[in-house]
This record gives sequence, C-alpha cells and structure tokens, in this order.
Amino acid sequence: MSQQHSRQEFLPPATTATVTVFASPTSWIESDAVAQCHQVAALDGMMHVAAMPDLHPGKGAPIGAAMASTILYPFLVGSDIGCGIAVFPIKLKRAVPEKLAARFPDLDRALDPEQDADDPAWAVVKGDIPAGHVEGLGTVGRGNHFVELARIGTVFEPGHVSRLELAAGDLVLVVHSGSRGLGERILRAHTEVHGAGPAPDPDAYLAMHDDAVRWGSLNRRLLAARVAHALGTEPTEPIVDQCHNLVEVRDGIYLHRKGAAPGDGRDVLIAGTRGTPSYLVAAHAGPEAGHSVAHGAGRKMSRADALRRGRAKHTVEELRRTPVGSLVVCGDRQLLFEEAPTAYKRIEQVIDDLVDHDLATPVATTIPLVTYKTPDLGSTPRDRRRKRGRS
DNA sequence: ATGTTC
Repeated sequence: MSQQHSRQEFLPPATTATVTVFASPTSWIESDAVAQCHQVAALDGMMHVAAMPDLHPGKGAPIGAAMASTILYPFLVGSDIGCGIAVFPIKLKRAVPEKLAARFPDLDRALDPEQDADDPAWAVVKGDIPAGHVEGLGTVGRGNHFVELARIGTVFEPGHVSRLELAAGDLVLVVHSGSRGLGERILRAHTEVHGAGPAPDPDAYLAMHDDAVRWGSLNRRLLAARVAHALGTEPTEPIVDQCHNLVEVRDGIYLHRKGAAPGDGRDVLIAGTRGTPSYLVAAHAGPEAGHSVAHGAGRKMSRADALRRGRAKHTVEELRRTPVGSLVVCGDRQLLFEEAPTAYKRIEQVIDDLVDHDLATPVATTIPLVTYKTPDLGSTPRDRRRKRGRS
C-alpha cells in the first residue's frame, strides 16, 4: 500500500480535469485565457472547467468560467465575491436621457446610517446588514460596474416577457455591482496566510462568502432604490438578480463561478456594453457547462490596451453619447476609455454561442438610455453637495 | 475588481 502510494507521486495526477470552451471556433477567445483554464484544470481536486464565450484572462484565474472541484479555492472566485447583475422594473412618465442623467444621485457616496437616516432607500433593508458592513453601502464601485436605465427592446419570447409583467418599450434599471470592500477583505484575509491555496476550513470561508453574496444583492437593491427615488418613483423588487462571482456547493462539489452566472433554469441578464444592448436570457445549462452561462460581453482588450488604443480612436464625446443614443455618466476619462464598447467582444456573438451550445434562449434585449458609472465631469464637489441636499 | 498609487 505504501509502495503504491509512493509510486503515485511520480506519476501525473490520476485524473486531469476536463476543459470545455463553449464558443465557436471564430469567436474571440484569447489563448492566455485558455491557458489559465488549463492551469486551473491542473489544480488538486479539480474535476471540470467550463469556459463561457465571454472568457478572458483574469488575475491568476480566468474570467468567464465555472470550475468544479472537490477542494475549495477562494482565489477562483476572486475579491469581488457576490458581484452580480439585477434588473428592476421602473415606471417613469417620460424618459429623456439628458434630463434623467442629470438626476442620478452621487453613487460614489455611501449611505451613512446616521447622516442619511431619513433616506427612503433604507426601506429595502429588511433584516440586518450582512457582516454589519456599512462601509461603501449604496455605492456602485468602479471597473465594469454600473447602474443603467434601459428600455426593453426586441422581444424574442413574448410569453416569457409578459410573465415578467414587461413589454417592449418598458423601462428597467440594470444594476451591476458587487460586495465592494467586504469581499476584498475576505479574500485578502485568506490570501495573506494561504496564497492561492485551498481554504483550510471551507465552511468558515463559506460563511463569510455567503455574507458577501447577501451584501452584494442588498447593495444592488439599495442602488436601484436610490436611483428610483432620485428619478421620482418608487423602488421595485428585481425580476432578475444573479450573482456571477461565487462558489456553490453542489452534491458535495465546490462549483466556483468567476464571471459566470448560474444558468440552471434561471433568467439571467447578460450585460452588453455601454453602447450596445444587453440580453435577458432563459438559461438552461447542464453539468458540462458547469450549470452556468456567460455574464457579459467579456473584455476583448486589457484595460491598458483599451486606454492606449481608445485615446487614438475615440473622443470623449462619442463615448459619452453612444451609437444607441444613450448617455454615459462618467466623470473619469480613463474609465470611459477602458470601458469603451470597442474594448469588449460583440455581445451578439456571445449570445449566439450560448444558443448554439443550447445553454440559453434569448428572451428580450435591453437598450441603454442612461448608464451611470461615476459622477459626471462638470459636477464639482460643491454641485454634488447641493444635489445631495435636494435628494 | 479594490476604503489602490508616488
């Protein structure tokens, strides 16, 4: 027995995890990202890596993948535990992008439980704030996060859309945000001791992880409520709220999702870009796909490349007023270039790949009207203080 | 991605 044991140490792992890429051969998939999938596949305990058509390289681990393992690796979820996309119906009498863009509240400023005690957005908080973490509550964050006012565009599945009590032309708020500093703190606490190694006490990690997932969902509700009130209407319950950075325990296996949304019989909003439609899909992914679907268009360029190439190719004005006629509220010029639609893959190709692999059925598109990322240029600190005073 | 950078 001991002989058998020692012999195995000189052999390759008995089982090498499978890697499946759910994309067509012509889809834009960087070889670096596929290489990362194979690095993940070589980890102890790894069983299967399912790469989504929005796959792109991440920091250490690929983004746009579901990874099933007998061992829990916190770095495969990353720091933004609980990040996800929620969709909230919203009713407005008129939707003129210019007028509405000016009314968005400052979503870089956290809701303070004492100073903002009378803010009506608090009504969406039913129980305790997860982990008691009030820092950054109600803020959208940076990177690819946003709050978007959009209208339902093409309807592919009329029955499904009417079951959601929606119709073409109706307005929705799409909120993409995560757990801000909380998830970052949870990953850092692990990494400082164990690096990219497994969680020594998976249940202890999962308890903190679950807090971050709940916090992210609550934060998306708070963001939607802040915007709804600022636009003169009441908050609603989300019709969709799927988290794409999390680990799910399934039949005793840890299914890590990093930029992959739960796709087993659920509706998912797959984000396009700040200038193209997004797709609401009915997801029906099986085990081969890690029960998952894509979470967005997926980056085609690194942030550095997008900034360098974008400055040569685009003006700030054309990025703020997009091809679909929407406005982008983003006072951070660098972020505006990093998040340019041309820095992303074509969302239609991502959706086609999901459909071709029978992972999802398109239900409807959402067309942006106003995408809020961070307070606008020309909005000085004094302007923002005055705006707060009014709201 | 991030209570981040010099």
